[in-house]
Amino acid sequence: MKKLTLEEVAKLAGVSRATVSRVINNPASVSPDFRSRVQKVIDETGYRPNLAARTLASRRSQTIGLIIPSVTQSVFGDPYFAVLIEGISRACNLHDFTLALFLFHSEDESHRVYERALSTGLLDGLIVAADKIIDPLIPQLIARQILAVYVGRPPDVSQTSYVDVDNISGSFLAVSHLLRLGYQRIATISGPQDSAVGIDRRAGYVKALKQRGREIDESLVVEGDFCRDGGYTAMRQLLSQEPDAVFAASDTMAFGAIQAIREAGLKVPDDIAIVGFDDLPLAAQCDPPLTTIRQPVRRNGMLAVETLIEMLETAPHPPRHIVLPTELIIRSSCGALTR
Amino acid sequence: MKKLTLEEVAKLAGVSRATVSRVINNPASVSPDFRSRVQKVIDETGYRPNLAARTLASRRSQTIGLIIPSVTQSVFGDPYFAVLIEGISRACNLHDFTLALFLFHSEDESHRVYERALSTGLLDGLIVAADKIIDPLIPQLIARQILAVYVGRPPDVSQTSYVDVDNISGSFLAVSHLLRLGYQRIATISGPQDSAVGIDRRAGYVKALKQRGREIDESLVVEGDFCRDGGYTAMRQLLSQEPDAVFAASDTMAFGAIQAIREAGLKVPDDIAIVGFDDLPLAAQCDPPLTTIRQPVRRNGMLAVETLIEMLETAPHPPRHIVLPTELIIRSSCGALTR
DNA sequence: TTGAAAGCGCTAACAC
DNA sequence: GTGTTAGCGCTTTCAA
Repeated sequence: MKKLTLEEVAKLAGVSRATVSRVINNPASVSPDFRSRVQKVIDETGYRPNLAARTLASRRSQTIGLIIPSVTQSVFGDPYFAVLIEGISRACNLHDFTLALFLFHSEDESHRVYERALSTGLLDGLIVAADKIIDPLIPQLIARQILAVYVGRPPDVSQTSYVDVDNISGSFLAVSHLLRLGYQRIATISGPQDSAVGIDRRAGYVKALKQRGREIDESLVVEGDFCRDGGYTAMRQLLSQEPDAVFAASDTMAFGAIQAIREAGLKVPDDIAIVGFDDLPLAAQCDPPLTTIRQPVRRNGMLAVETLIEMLETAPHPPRHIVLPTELIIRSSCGALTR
Repeated sequence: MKKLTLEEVAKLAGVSRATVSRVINNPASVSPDFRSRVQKVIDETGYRPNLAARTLASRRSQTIGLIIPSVTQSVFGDPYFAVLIEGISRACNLHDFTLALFLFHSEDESHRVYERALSTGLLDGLIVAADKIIDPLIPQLIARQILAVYVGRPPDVSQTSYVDVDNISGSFLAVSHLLRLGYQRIATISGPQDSAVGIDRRAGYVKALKQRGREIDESLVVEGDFCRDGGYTAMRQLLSQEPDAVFAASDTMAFGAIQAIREAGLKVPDDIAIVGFDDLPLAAQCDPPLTTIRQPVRRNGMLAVETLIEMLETAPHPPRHIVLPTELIIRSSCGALTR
C-alpha cells in the first residue's frame, strides 16, 4: 500500500490534478458532480496530501512554533508553563494548526534550537514565552522577518507583539489586600529581577506600600526564581525578619514558602499570612487554600495563538499589544476568613 | 531583504547548486577551496535552507510528533507528563530533531488532531504516550505505515515498539516494603483500570500481598485517575476502612491522599503510611518527603526518541521493546525512618 | 468550472 | 570533486 499522490487520485477520478486540489482546499469552487466523484476516490483510498509539498507550494505550513527559553529547570518547575502550553495547544487545535515545541535546557542548546526554530519554511510564526529583559532572540526575529507573538512583555515593546497581564496592578491588588487586613510587616518573595514579570510584580508591591505611606524595608524583599525551591529558600531567609504576611510572586513559590513556615513550627495564616500569584489549579486544592491573584494563563496562551494567526492573515501587521486584567481570589491563606 | 535560495547562493559563490547543497549536508565531500568559498557566502548572507523544500526532496523532515491523547485534564494534572516532555524535548535537541506536540483536550478534538498528526510528509515518526488498553490509533499507524514508539506498554505488543518501566515489579517493591515494616491493613489507590500502567501497578500490589499469604480486601482497593484530586477523593473513601498504610499508584495521587489524611486530623506516617510511584521532583521536597518508586521518566522519554531515530535509520525494523527497572526510594512518608 | 503548465527550493542520481 | 538534470507532490496562475 504505497502512498498516493494527488496525481494518482486525479487519474482515478478522471479529473485533473488541479481539480483534486480544489476539492481539498476550496470545495465550493468545484461543481457538485466533480466534487463528489473526487471525494469518493479520496474516501476510498484514504488519500492524504503531503504536507511538505503543500507547504512548499503554498508557503504556508499551518505550523507555529513555541519557544520557551529557560536555562534553569524552571520550565517545568513551575506548572504555569504546563497551563500555558495547554492553552496554546488548545488554540492550535481549534484553528487546525500544528504546534512545534522548542524548549532548551541549557545555554549551550540554545544556538542549535534557535537555528531550527528560525530556519525558514516549516514555521508560519512563533510564540515566545521568554521573559528576560534582555533577549537575544528579538533582533534575529526582526532581521529574518519572522512573525512572532510574545507571552509577557518583551524588551522592545515598539517592534514586538505580545499578550500579557497587568502584573503591577495584580500585585498591587494582592499587597493592598494584606494592608487592608492590617498586616504590619509585609514581605515579598519576588521573581528574578532580570525578567519583566519579576520586576513588575515587585513594583506593584512597592506601589501598594507607598500608597499607604509605608517605607520599603529592604530586608523584607527577597528574590526567588518562581519555583518551589526558590520560594522555600527565600522564606527561610525571611523568617528571621519576622514578617506577619508574605506576598509571593508566584503560587509555586508560595507553596515552597508555606512549607518553610510549617517546618519552622508556624502556621498559615495565623502566624504568617500568604498571598500568591497565578491561581494555578493547585492553589484551590492545597492546604490551606491559597489566596492569590488570578491571571488568565490558559486564555493568554490561546490569545497569543489567535493573535499570531490574525497577523499571518493580514500582513502588514503593526505590533499588537494585549494586556488582560487580573483578579484577587480570596481563600484562607491570607487570614481574611479568620480574622 | 528577501529570502535567499540555494540557487542564488550558488550564483554568488560561483558554483553549482549541488555544491552548495553538499556544503550544507556533507561538507567533507567538497574541496576545502570551494567549501570555504560557499561557506563565506552563507555566513555573509545569513542564508538558511528552506525546510519544506528539503523535506519534500529528501523525504526526511527531521521532525517527530508527540501524541498525548488525554480526554481528561490529566495531561498536566500530573507533572509526570511535564517531565516526560522535557526528556523527549531534550533528546530531540541532542539529535537536531524538531518536536511537534499533539495534545488533545477532548474526545471531539481527537479526530482533527489525529488527522494532522497522521498526515504524511511533515513527520518522520511518532511518539505516543497513550496508555489506554484500547487504542484506536494503532491500526491507523500500521495502515499508514507510520513509524511509532509508545511510551508505556501498548495494547498490541507484537506490532508496536515501546519503552516502559517494569510497573509490576515497582509496585511489588513498594508494597513489599510496607509489609516488611509490619503494616497490616495496606490499601492501594490504583490508576484507571483501562490503562496498562493502572492495571500493572495494581497487579504488583496484589502480587506482594499474595506472596505473603495475605488475602486481598477489596474495600482497600480504590481506583484513582493518577491526579491529585483522584488521590484525595480515593483517600477520603479509604479513611472509613482505617488502613494503616496506602500505596498510591502515582506521587501526585499520594499528595492528594496526604492532604485528605491531614484534613481528617491524622498524621503521615504515624497514623497512616504512604508510598507513591514516580519519584517526581516534588516527592523529595514535600512534607513529609515521600517514599516512592523511582522510575526514569525523563530517561524513558529520551530513549523513546532515540529508539525512534534508530528505527528511522535502519528500516526495516522489527518492533523494539525496552523495559527499564524501578527503584525503591525510602524517605519519611512510609515510617521506615521512625519505626 | 476545469485543465495545462509553471513553479515552490531543495536533494540525489548520474555524468563528467 | 563538481555540475547537470530530474524530480519530490503540491498550489496557482492563466487559458479555455
